This record gives sequence, C-alpha cells and structure tokens, in this order.
Amino acid sequence: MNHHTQAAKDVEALLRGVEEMISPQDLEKKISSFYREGKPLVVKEGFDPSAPDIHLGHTVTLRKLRQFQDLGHEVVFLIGDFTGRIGDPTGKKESRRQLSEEEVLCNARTYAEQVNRILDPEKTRVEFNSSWLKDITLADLVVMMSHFTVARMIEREDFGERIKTGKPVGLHEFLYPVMQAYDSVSLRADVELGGTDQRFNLLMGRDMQRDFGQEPQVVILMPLLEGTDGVEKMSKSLGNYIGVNEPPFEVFHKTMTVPDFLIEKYFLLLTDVPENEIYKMKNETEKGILHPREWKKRLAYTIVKMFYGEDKARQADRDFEKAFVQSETPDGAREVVINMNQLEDGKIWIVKLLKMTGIPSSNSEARRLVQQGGVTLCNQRISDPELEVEIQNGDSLKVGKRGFYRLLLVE
RNA sequence: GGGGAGGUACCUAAGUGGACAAAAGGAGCGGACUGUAAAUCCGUCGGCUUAGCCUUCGAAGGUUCGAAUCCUUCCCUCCCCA
Repeated sequence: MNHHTQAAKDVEALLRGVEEMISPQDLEKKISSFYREGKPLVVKEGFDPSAPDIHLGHTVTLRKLRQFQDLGHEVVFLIGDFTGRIGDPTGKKESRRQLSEEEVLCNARTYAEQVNRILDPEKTRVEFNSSWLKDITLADLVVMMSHFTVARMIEREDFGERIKTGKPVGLHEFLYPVMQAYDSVSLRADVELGGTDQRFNLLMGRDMQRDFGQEPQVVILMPLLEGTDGVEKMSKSLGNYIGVNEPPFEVFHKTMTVPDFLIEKYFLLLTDVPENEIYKMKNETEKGILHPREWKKRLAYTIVKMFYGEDKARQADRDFEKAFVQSETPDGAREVVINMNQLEDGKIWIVKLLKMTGIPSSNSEARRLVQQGGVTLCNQRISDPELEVEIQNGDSLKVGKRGFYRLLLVE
C-alpha cells in the first residue's frame, strides 16, 4: 500500500465519532508526509490543572489521542498551569484561586496516573505551558493580540451570549484564546484536539501559526459527552460524571443510569465496538428484538471491561443484578470502616454512621435521608433519625437508591 | 468622567419594617412506579443530637422593641452617554 492510500485509511479511521475536522484533507497531507519522512505528528490537547479527576467525558478526546499514538504519532499532554492560574473564560464567575507550584505538580501527577489508563505513556510527552508563557513580554503580547480583532472575539458564542444577557466578560478572558493559540505555536502542533466548545480557541491556534509562518494545525472537535443526567456536559461539578477511578460496580451502575437515547453515542465515543455492530444493536432495539436494558448492559459491561478487564466486568454485571433485581448487597459494595471505639455498647448513632459513607453533606441531610425512608440497614428500613443502631462486622447498609455499603469493624 | 438600573439560597427570581430560614420555578435529594433510565405523582431542599436553638439576603457600621426591607460608607455588575 502506498503512502497515499495508507494516509487516507488512517484519516478515515480517525474520523470515527468526530464532530468536525478542519480539515480532513490537511490531515491526510500531514499523515502522508509522516509516512514519507517518518517524522511523527505532534498531536496536542490542553488540560486544566485544577481538576485532576478524569471521567468518561475526558476520555472521548483522550481515546482519540490514543488512536494517533497507535498510528505512530506523538501526543503532547499539555497542562495549562499558566492559563489555569488566571481563570477560565468558559467559566462562571468564581475567580480562580491561584494554584501553588506544588499543587500543580501534584495535580499533574494525579492526572498522569489516570490518563495512562488510556494513553500510551511511552508516546506521551507532558508539557506545562508556563514554561513558555511565563517569559512572554508585554511587547510580545501586544504583537500577538494585534492579530485578532474584538469583533472576532465577541462573535464567539459564549462571549456573545454573556454580553447579550448582561453577564460580565473580563478583559483577561480575551487572553485565553491567545495564549492557547500560542501554545500551538510553541509546540509546533500538527493537530489539536478538543470538544466542540473549543472550536474558537483551536481555530485561533491555526491563525496564529500561520502568522508565525507555520503550517496550521488540524483541528479535531469531538462531541461533548452528556453526563448521566443526559442533559449537561459531563463534569465533576455537576455530579453527573463517571470517573475512570471509580470501582467497577459504580462504573457499571452509573452507566446503567444513563438515559437510553445516549447508548449509541456512548458506544461510539467510549468503546471500540465497530460502528456497524453498534447500528445493528440499535436496529434490533428499535425493532424490539433487543431490550434497551440489555443493550445498555452491554455498554456498561464493555466500559468496565476496558478499565478493569473481563473478570471484573462480569462481576460488576452480576453485582448489578444482585443489587437491583434481587435487592441484595452487591459484592462490590464500598466498605465503610468503623473503629470499635466509635461504638458505645456496640451501637452507633445512625446519623453518624451515614456521615461515614460520605453521602450526606451534613447531619441535617442525613436526618432527612432517614426520615424519608432512604436508609436500610441489614434489610431493615430505618426511619428514626435519633436511633442508635447496633451494628456488626459485615452488615450491609443501603443509602438512597444507589449507595451500597458494607460495614467493616476494626479495632 | 456623567446619567440610570441592580447585587436575595446551587441557578432563575419574588419579597421594600414584624406572620421571613425567606414565595414561585428549575436543578438536586428521598419515596412510589419502572427496566436502571425517561415520564408521572408525593415529599424534601441553611446548620445544629432539631417540639427548640444558631447563622443567612454583596460588605461593614447605624436607626429601631424588631431590618432582606430604612440611613451611612464601601465593594461589585450591567446599560446609555463621553
């Protein structure tokens, strides 16, 4: 196979799940020259250093990065430590606390651990954008900014929207796209990945690279993944996320709570299941041959398997049946460790016990939970928030509809 | 620099001296139903070992028996003009 057809094939594979690629032709050219000259493409994505918890939403682009790696290219995992210090333009109004150097490094390490479940560490280069941004002079900045216009800036949807609705837009927020674009220049990026909400920023990168006499990067926009609520983009702060570090049972169960209409999208963006198989399942579901529940279970199974392997996936599946069909405590339930000295006569105040699970954020909330019948200890519903309950090692505790726990007593 | 409008709980938003821990909706949470989900219904939604008490309405002071509401200063945002 010659370089051309190979490149075309790569591009086709890389287009899976992509919302927009600017442009496939450019990418094909770049890949062709990779095959000709052997120089891997630099594929970049930037990450915010303040939220080091990776969830399935992040993995959409990470998986795409991985795909590039598997085709022989180099991925730059860019930690936006400099940009992150100032505040995010997409953000609400909280001004961001400055992160210390240690915090950034610590977060970066946490990031790396999680990210390596998806990326190939051998082919991943971690960079911090402070390493070039901190030395920019005001004069440099003036030159860079002169390439862009206010009109362009405010035609951006999120700025435009805020202006229209009378919400503040900080001047410094205009610096964001500029700095991000400069990252691409510094890295001589060939490709940059991001969610569709990053369209503007990534396009700025192209423009600036052109200004600096570089070949513009290819921009790949992945769809935003809705979280378990099926409406909002998956995010930690909205609590609609499925974390890659969560135990198998949680991942399985949370996936099962995703609305049906997202099953197809999840399959497409989060698994390697071939597209024709996905459509086949979809078809069967529409015809009533495959129950949506079963379809979704396959999804949950596939996702757990990716992170934990086949055995754990099977167990998570069994646990799920156990918990929700037979209403029993699953084997994969989280453990609540209780020190014996926290008991009095083998008893503990129910509210205190609940707090140990971390679910209720206050005693009042724990009380409410009890009063509303959301708490079951050893299959006994508890309704009195004043109750001192007697507990034994291995007792099962259910909090709300999805919190399964097993009590572990220690000396 | 001039003029105007505002800042209320997670969000939107009522309330302009007492019945206000603060209407209404949304989100969230719990229960019922289900397929796990959606839809629907009911409940809940500042904190506190809770018939009670404590802290909230941009911030700090003040007036008052009593303040989210009145006064003063300060901080912040938006709009129009320059």
